[in-house]
Amino acid sequence: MIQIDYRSQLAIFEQVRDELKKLIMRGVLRPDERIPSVRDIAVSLSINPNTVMRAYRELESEGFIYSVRGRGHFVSPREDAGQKGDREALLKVFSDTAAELVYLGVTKETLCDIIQKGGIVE
Amino acid sequence: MIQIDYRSQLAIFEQVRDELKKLIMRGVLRPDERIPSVRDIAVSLSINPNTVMRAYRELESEGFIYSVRGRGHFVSPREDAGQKGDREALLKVFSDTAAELVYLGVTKETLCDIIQKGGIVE
Amino acid sequence: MIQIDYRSQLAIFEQVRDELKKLIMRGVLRPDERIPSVRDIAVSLSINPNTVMRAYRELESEGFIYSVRGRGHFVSPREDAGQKGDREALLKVFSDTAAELVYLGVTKETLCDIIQKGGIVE
Amino acid sequence: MIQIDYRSQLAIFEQVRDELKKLIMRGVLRPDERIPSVRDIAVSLSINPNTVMRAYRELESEGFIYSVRGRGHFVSPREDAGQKGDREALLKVFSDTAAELVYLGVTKETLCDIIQKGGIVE
DNA sequence: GTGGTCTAGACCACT
DNA sequence: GTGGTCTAGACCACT
Repeated sequence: MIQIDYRSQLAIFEQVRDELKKLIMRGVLRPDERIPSVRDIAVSLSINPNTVMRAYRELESEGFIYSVRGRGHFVSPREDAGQKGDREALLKVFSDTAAELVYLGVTKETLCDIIQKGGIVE
Repeated sequence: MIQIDYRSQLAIFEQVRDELKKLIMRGVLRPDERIPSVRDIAVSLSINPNTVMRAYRELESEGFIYSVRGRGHFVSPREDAGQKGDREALLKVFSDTAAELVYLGVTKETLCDIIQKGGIVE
Repeated sequence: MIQIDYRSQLAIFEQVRDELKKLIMRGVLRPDERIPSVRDIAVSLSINPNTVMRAYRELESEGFIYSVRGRGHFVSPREDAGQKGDREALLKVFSDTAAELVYLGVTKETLCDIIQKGGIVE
Repeated sequence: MIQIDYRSQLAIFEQVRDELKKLIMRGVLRPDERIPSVRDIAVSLSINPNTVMRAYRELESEGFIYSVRGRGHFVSPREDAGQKGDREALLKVFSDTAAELVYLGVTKETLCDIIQKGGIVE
């Protein structure tokens, strides 16, 4: 389900967080569906439970998942995600990145196409 | 010309790099124009010359500036920028950020508008 | 009468407790009125009777309800509620929260308005 | 500077977080002032650095402090705090608590007085 | 079994 | 020296 790249610049907990976020955004994991337990992920990726826990904690604070004591972690309904002002910070990253890409010669049309198609098509 | 924010998460050399990059992208600093010397920047911002040097080194490796022994640093012609595979990495950041914003409820139209207008208009 | 949110951070017994407390505070359930039996609540919400029992036990210890052997649970007269030092703890929460909100820029006038109007008016 | 209560319901990292938050709100720790290092707090309270780290991470995500790699943690300017939608959640806690206190017989005037005076005066 | 907290300690990057 | 990540493993509450 998730692949860890040990050569990545990203910390392991960030990779776990980002991969799960993608699965949620793509609808592979659906609202109120249970996601694997902290221990299961830890064992299957051969990493420490604390590392998984940190990824889950961040996803929870971003509103992507919620936890139920003794039962597990579950995908939040879509409208709960990104309620914490992350949207503004993300928009700045988006805008800055777009500006640099345009300077580097990527046309605005190409960028809009990527958005319309929901990702980079190769 | 440049403002340093000591409270920023970004290291100082990253701020210098990003600010200079913006000045180049906006055309304030134009192709083949000489940019201030490492020493001048260091003195005017009261920071270590090594820090400035590091920013310049990164801008050079990204193709935004070039150096001439004994004469200083100069803005590269636009077509030299971002030749080192940065474009792919940037496109990934762009695409991932756009996908998350769409999931959070920002419409694709809004994102394309930001691109067309060259930034976030408030 | 009561809605359970399975996605909530709150345990189910806490939700039952809080919802009943609200109904009592709003006067929907009036002093010495009988509240639904543990079994009835459990059936209608499809939850375990033990969970409802726990909510009732807490409401009883906070002085909001009282039980009569063989007859059921009843709303306490208003003056019986909160006699067990809960008031002090609540006042601390209230005071701490108010202080943080003021620090975050909410005016003291706004906070007093909320109190006078009996809730957040939107 | 900080006292830990091992009998408290609150986790240690929550106590550290809340105590530091209070010191910041009261102006004891002022904007851009350096707060003690993770290790210093850990040694002086005889707790694990990871526990302190977690408290600091939460304060950072709430906008109360910022960190500079290799230099330490610093108090954020006041306007950076609570940018993440915490305000709404806090307002709900405030409003619910006030309603319960009023039911328990505390007058609305008393509550407004507490707010005006910036805390509980005994 | 599952989430959650905490300890003890290693190791890395940056200053 | 300081922040930051990660491991290994203990222990608790709740279901």
